[in-house]
Amino acid sequence: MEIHQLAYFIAIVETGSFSKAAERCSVAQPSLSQQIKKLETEIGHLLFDRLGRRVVLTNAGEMLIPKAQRILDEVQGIKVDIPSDIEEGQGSLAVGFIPTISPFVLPSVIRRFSQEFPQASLEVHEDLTEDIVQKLVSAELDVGITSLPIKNKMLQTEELLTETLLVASSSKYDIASRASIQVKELDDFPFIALNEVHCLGEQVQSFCYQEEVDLSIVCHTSQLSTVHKCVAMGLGISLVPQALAIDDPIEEVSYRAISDSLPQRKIVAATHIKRHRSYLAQQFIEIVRSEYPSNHSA
Amino acid sequence: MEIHQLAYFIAIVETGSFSKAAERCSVAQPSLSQQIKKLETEIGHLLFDRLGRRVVLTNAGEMLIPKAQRILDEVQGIKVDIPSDIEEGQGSLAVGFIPTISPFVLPSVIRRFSQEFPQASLEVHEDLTEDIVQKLVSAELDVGITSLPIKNKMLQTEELLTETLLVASSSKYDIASRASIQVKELDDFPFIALNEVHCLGEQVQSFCYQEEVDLSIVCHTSQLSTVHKCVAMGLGISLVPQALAIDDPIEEVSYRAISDSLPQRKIVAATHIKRHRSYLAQQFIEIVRSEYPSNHSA
DNA sequence: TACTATTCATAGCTTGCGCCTATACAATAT
DNA sequence: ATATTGTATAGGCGCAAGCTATGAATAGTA
Repeated sequence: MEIHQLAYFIAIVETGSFSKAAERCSVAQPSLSQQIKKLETEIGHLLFDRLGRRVVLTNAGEMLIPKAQRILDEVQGIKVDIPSDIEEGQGSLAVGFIPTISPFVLPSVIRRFSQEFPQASLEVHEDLTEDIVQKLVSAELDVGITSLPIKNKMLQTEELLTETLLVASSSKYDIASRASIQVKELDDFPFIALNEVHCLGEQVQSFCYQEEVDLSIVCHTSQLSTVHKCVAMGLGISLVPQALAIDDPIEEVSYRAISDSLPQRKIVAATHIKRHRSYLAQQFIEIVRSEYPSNHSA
Repeated sequence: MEIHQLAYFIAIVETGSFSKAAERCSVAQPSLSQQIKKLETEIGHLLFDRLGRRVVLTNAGEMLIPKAQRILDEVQGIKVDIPSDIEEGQGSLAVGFIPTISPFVLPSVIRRFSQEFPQASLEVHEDLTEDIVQKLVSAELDVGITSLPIKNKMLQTEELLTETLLVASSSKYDIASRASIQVKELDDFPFIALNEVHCLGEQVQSFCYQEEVDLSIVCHTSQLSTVHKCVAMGLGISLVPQALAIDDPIEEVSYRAISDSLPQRKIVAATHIKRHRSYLAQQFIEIVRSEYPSNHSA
């Protein structure tokens, strides 16, 4: 059974004749006759009684009408609905954030996304970079919001922004009140380090290695918020994302830029290199970009 | 868009791969790839992201699944449902009876037909032979129950039974008590004639013409029941179908056969020569045959 | 009643599309 | 690195749908 056969059939029913139906369908009348014959053979019943110059529906033909009409409508529906549904933002999207980003952007991003695309179903994962990469590769996630570097060659990244890391310290240390901070001064103070399972932890470490600074680490934590609290309690200083200072500042803590060398991390949207970036994914990325504190409040 | 394309699509979704789907659909994998590509072009969106050795659904593909599945189910339904519905006696049937038959058979025929085919929709017309013929030709009616002759060459007839016409008379006339009645005796009595718009009226007239009997008609009526009542009141005698005597006898009236020449009418089911005789039509005809009083009670 | 016009079916030919095989290319597992 | 698995591309083939021409039969008309 073929769709055009059903279309021919309905055309005959509506026009009342093979010839008129053929004209409407832009085919020759014999072609249409042949196709109806095939349809009849497949169904096992005559659809029309041929009275010579006239045709009338058989019972089988009568029963076919609603079924055929329905199928044709649905086929038409596919061609119309899917493109329009996609423009309306229907569909699903699975995204991942790393823990040193999500606190600043997740709430506002989810809120805006849900408002703009109420029809979409959003699934958010918080994971370490490594896991996000893996899930992007396996297509469990559509978009990952992480920071560079990402070395997996199956993934592509779109840069969202470059975020500066600031020196966070309490007033207990005089570094908080200096006019400008030099890189070399970092090792003069006890340092609160983020565990290296976080890319931010790695980034800080590699920055210091590059700048030949030998930190005196007094504490390793596994959450950025813990780092923050430790700094506030005066246990030491640390390097934290600017977004933390903007989004969630603590009164007792000062956030100062290093004057002679800027530690930075690049925030990116990572996607699978072979996968089509859906409309929802694109829009999501733009929302993250605009809602990111360092951009958003600027 | 073609049905096999949707089938290929669903097969890929269910098997998770083009190759496996191709095997299930009994086509080569490249053929299937081509058809999916065409489908994607027509819909205007990619349905799968090709990750090399793996494929994953896009949002558009996700949306297509239920729609495609539904269409495939419905197509399958057509091939299954229509034949089975017809076997179950679904469908419609329009039948016509002439007024000199309908009183004896219509009630019981309708009852039995409705019992046997509760799903069918039956439409019954009572009309003169001429109108029934016209409606059979124009396909407004599927079956006509009439009596011969029918000369229209677009119609074919199936003989149901041959019905004898009996002499009906009241006891007022001695014909009622004779051992046997001769044709020639008919003109000895006043005769109640049925109007010639009825074929029965014509048949009686032509019978008498053939037998060279010159009736002394005292009354023309347009209904057989009126003829019957007139006979009962002793206004005259008449020739009536055997079915009337069986189905609806009046006590004061005697019904006697003519001994030397049997007036008869053939009851037939007439149908359009070019139209397929539906299952319902066939069954209907058999019901009429078996429910006709002259057969039924025999 | 014969003639004409209309309509569907059939026959024979043409063409395009779906299918096939072979092969290239890419990703994952070993 | 190599083998294996899986999809895309290229080129050729055959069937099925399409077309034109014609036949058959009905319905309207002179």
